[in-house]
This record gives sequence, structure tokens and C-alpha cells, in this order.
Amino acid sequence: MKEFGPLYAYIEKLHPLNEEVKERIVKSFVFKRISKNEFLLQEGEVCKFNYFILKGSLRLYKIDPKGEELIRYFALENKFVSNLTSFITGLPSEEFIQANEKTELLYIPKAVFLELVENLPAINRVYRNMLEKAYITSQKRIYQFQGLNAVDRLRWLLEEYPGILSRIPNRLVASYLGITPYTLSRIKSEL
Amino acid sequence: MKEFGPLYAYIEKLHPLNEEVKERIVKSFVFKRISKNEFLLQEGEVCKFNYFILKGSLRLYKIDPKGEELIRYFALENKFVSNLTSFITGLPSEEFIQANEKTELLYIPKAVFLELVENLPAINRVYRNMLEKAYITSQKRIYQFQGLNAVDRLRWLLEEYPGILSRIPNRLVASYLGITPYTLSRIKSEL
DNA sequence: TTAATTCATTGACATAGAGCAAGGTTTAGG
DNA sequence: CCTAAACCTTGCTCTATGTCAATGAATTAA
Repeated sequence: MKEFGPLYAYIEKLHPLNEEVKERIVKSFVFKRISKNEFLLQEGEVCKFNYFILKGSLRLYKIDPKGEELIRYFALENKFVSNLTSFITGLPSEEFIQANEKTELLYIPKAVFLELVENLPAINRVYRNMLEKAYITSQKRIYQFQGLNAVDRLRWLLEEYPGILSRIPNRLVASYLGITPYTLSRIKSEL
Repeated sequence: MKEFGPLYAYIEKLHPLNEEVKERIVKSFVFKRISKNEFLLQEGEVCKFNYFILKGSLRLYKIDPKGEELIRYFALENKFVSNLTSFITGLPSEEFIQANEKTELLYIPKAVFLELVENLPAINRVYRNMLEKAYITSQKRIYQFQGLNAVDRLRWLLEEYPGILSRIPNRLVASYLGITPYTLSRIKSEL
């Protein structure tokens, strides 16, 4: 079960783990390997899983009325990710979750996860931390849109996700920044 | 303790309350009346309270490098509000919380609140719901900025907060929408 | 490896929204 | 109730970013 190392490490930063709890975790999560562009969730489906990324990356996005991809979030290694809104409410997702590259992950069904949240303090802490982190990230992003122009958003991105431009197609990065690929291409030269 | 009616109602939508729990709530929250423009939190302070609004409204904002107010959120009646980021992390707030009008609220110190979160399932549920709601709201707002132009943002606002334009100065509404008051004034005529 | 596709760059032009200035209106507090 | 201050509106101009088109580079699949 060497796949579980990164997950244990993640959880242990929040709450101590004993062998019994580790066993329940191993029984509850499933390993999965997906290829580039494969979907974990499509618009209209209810998000029934919580994912932990071991290798690779995902993007979460919505298709707007013009058919454009609006990317809300890039999820990289050692992050929990799901469409929390759909996961929480049980309503159909408005978002897609798709792999940017070949990706390895662990996933846990919602019902199993919520049962662990209720019964294992470590996982209660994980869920709380997910919500807190997701919230803080969203809030930063709001101010980024509200207060920064294209160049400053790019600067912010490069601090937050160093090396992302060489890892993820610029077209997707532009969507994440809320600008066109043309503008991204131009502002990259202005540093 | 008639002030507590709205708070009980709020909590009871999430989790049943008995008299014993109500008593602990009454002992833990403090009633406060504040005047227009009074601050509940200033930049640099750590947010040590959680507020429940009984009457009136607050705004949460940040001052950008040009000295402009960037409003992230309007909190109206029957909402819990605090600077969750600072509340969670214990780090100094980058935001101000200020009253838009004469406002009545109940507040609870962070330490007391967290103790109730740990020990009263009803309040654990309240905190979880706060985080979930705050997250969902933020996420909507990201897509609003990423995908909508000024007119569509205004339309969205009028659905989400009907009557807000007659209640809160347009200057503040414009900041919330991420546009200038000039533009807001102009687009109001385009419906 | 090559052909087909997708992606990035760049120039010319278009446009939403910003910034400034001036005037009229509303609000607040003494 | 009256005055000062804050707020809203509107015309004019400016600018950042979008749009379109053309070309070249990189990636992908066969």
C-alpha cells in the first residue's frame, strides 16, 4: 500500500494517525490511474467522490454560454479535490473535473467519507481543513479578479504555482486568469 | 432574551435545540448595537469574534494599493459573519468589517465558539454550514467575475440581493461588482 | 517519422469600461 | 431646519484587453 504514504503524511499534519485508523483509510480509498483529458466529473452529474491527487493534475471548470471553458481551479499533487458544491449539496454539478495530464489518485465515495468524518476525528479534521482551505483559496481569487490587472494576475500566478506555464497549456492558464490566450501571450513578454 | 429568536431559528434549521443548549448559547453570545460606519474589525487585527446579524448590514473589504475599497461581501440580516480567514488561521486580517447602517448583532468570542463547535453538535453543524455556505458563495462570485460583464453582474446582483440599490450606496455596490460608480450609474439605465 | 492537429505568437483593429470634470441631488449632523 | 459634505449622473476622452486573421511552433497519433 505504498500509494498511501502521501495521504498519511497529509493527514498527519492535521491529526495523529494510529494503525487502526490507517487500516480504515486503506479500506475506504481506492487507487485510480487516469489518462490525459479523462473526466472525473461531468456537468450535470452529482459529485459522489472525494479525490486525493498522488501524481499529475486536474482542472475544474464550467462551460459558459459561449462554449468557453472557465477554469476555476488547478489541483496539483497532494491536494484533496472534488466539486465541493455538488458534494455538499447533492445537486448536479455545474462543473467538469478533467485531467490535464496522466494522473494517479485515491478516491473515496461520499457516503464512506462522510461516515469517516462523523466517526474518525482525523477525517473530521481533514474535511474541516478542506473547507477552510477551499474557502481561503477562493477568497484570494476573488480579490485577484477584483483588484488586479492582467499582468499582476500573471505575477500572482507565477508565485502561487511556479513552473505552471511549462506544465499546463497556456490556453488553460489564460482561462484560469480570466484573460484570452492572446493577452497572456502578450503579457508574458512584459514579465 | 428575545434577541435570540432569530439565532435559534437559524440553528434549528440545521440541528434541533433543547433548552440546555439554548442556555449555553445565551451565555456565550453578547448583544451589541453599532452605528453606521462603525468598525467591527480593522486591517491588521486578528478576528477574534463571530457575529450574527439581527438587523442592519455589514461590508467586508480590503483597501488596495491605490487606496480603493474592494468590497468582497455584503452581510445582511440572519447571517453569521466574520473574517473567516483570520478567524481560522489566527493571522492578522487583511480586511475591514464595517457597518453600512445602524446594525444590531450578537457576537461570540472565537475561543468560546470553538469550544461549542467541539462540544455541541448543533454548533459543530453551524460552523460546518458557515464554511460550506461561505465556500459556495465565493465560488459563485469567482465565476461571476470570470464570466460576466458589468451588465450581467448587475443583473445577477439584483436577483441575489433584491432592493440592495436602494439600501446601500451605489458607490459601495459598484465596488462589490468590481466596476466604477460611473459605470454602475450608466448600466443601471440599460436595465 | 511524418502528417495532422492543436497551440502560441503577433499585427491591426474594435470595444467595454476607466478616468476626469462639471452639475445637480441627496444625506447627515449640528 | 439648514448647510456642508457626500453622492449620483452624464459627456468626453483614453486605455487595457478582446477579437480576428495569418503564420509558425509544438504536440500527438498513426
